[in-house]
Amino acid sequence: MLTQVEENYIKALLHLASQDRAMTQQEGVGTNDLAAYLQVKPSTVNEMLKRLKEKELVNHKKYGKINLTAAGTRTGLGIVRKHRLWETFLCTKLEFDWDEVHDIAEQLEHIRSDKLIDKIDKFLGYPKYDPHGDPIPDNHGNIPKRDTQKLSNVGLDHSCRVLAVRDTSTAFLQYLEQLNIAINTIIEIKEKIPYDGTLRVEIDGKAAVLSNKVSENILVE
Amino acid sequence: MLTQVEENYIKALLHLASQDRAMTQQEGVGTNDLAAYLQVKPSTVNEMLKRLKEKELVNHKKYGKINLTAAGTRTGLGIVRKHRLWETFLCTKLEFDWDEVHDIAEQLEHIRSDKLIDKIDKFLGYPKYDPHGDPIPDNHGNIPKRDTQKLSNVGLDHSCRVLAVRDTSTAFLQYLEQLNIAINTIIEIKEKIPYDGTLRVEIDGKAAVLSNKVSENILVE
DNA sequence: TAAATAAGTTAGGTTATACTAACAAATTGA
DNA sequence: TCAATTTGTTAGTATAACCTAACTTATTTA
Repeated sequence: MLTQVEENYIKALLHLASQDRAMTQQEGVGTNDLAAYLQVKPSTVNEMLKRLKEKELVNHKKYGKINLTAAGTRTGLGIVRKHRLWETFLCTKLEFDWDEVHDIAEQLEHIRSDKLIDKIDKFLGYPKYDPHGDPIPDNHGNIPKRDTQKLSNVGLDHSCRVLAVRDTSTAFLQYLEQLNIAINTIIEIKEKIPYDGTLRVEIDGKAAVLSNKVSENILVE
Repeated sequence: MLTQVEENYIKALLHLASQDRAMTQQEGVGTNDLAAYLQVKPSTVNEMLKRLKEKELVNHKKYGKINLTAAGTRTGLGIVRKHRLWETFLCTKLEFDWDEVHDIAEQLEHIRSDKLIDKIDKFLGYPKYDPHGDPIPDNHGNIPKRDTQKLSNVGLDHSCRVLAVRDTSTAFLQYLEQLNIAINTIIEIKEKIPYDGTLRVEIDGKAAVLSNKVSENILVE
């Protein structure tokens, strides 16, 4: 049985590992990476790693990189499943906006009851994607696969459909709303500024300008 | 901002205080009562009282009885409101049985979001009573009033309707189910054994025998 | 390659929440 | 009324999760 904090460390490791694999540059997650992500000090991470190693959820050798074990990954996927199902519940049943649900789901994801989450899943009609377009792992930790790419990588004059966002912060989602960008919005790339990657695009027939930071966090196709 | 544990102490005090007022015999809640109810040692209660006093949620003088302040009572009612709304959600929307929801609601009641609980309230159609017949406090801590009495106090040959239960444990609720007793069931008192308060009753035209402990935990009229 | 910097670890302290053991006050009842 | 019992408190310990400060190992770069 894990504490809420232990669950958060596992979830963070799962997230950082997947980010890590996507960005080809860096190899492995270190103590400082995890500390920065969780907003705690490296020494705190160190202590927690000791306990997670004892519980055989994490592999870590002194001065080495941190890796989830198979059991750790399974645990993490279970938490992600709960998080995304709750977000879906909040948006589709309680009519929350997609920028309001993250923090509440961070709390709800720690509720301990397999029966509850399965009933929520059923109640929602077994959704495959959450309100941010993120895939929802099933009961066994399987994630529906889908080809996506960052909007920043799409070529000139292509039209593409928004499938998901890589940042679920309120600030980002509210900005997207202001730009009239939501899941399934069609975006057409008109121009790409080589200097900083800024995009001139068309959304619903209207011109807009997207910074590289924004287009890096939108997944399309 | 209270911790989950602090919230549990407040809720326990609210519960014990109301029980106390109902049972005319004893006056006031002591350290040991609270410790027994929460399954911790009296010394632990003592320390917690110190903190709750600092937060002005509780009044307590050395060797005296423990009382919630007005603020403490308000806080407690807020938690009870959340607990009962979640129980109602679990039963009416997710089709849980009434004997399964208590433990899950004990977790859900600590989710911090006023907006969430108000949306749940709306989603459920502003219910006044939870699946155990307990009244749900509104936003301002007002509880719908209702005349009820213990089944054990009803006179011979009276018929009465079950309004609520005073014990929400799985064991009790499953036993009631076995006896075909639910909210709104009509029970007719046929005989009362003076020796131990055992009741011979009729439920749906069928004879049954209820111990005093059972009839003390059923509220009717 | 050696010095500077970055990354990771250890030691020791803090707070919340529990505990046990020892003790003090209040209540009961012979 | 005073001894026994019950009730409540204090002191000291443990664990989870955090911290700071000091230190060690690894990496980078002049």
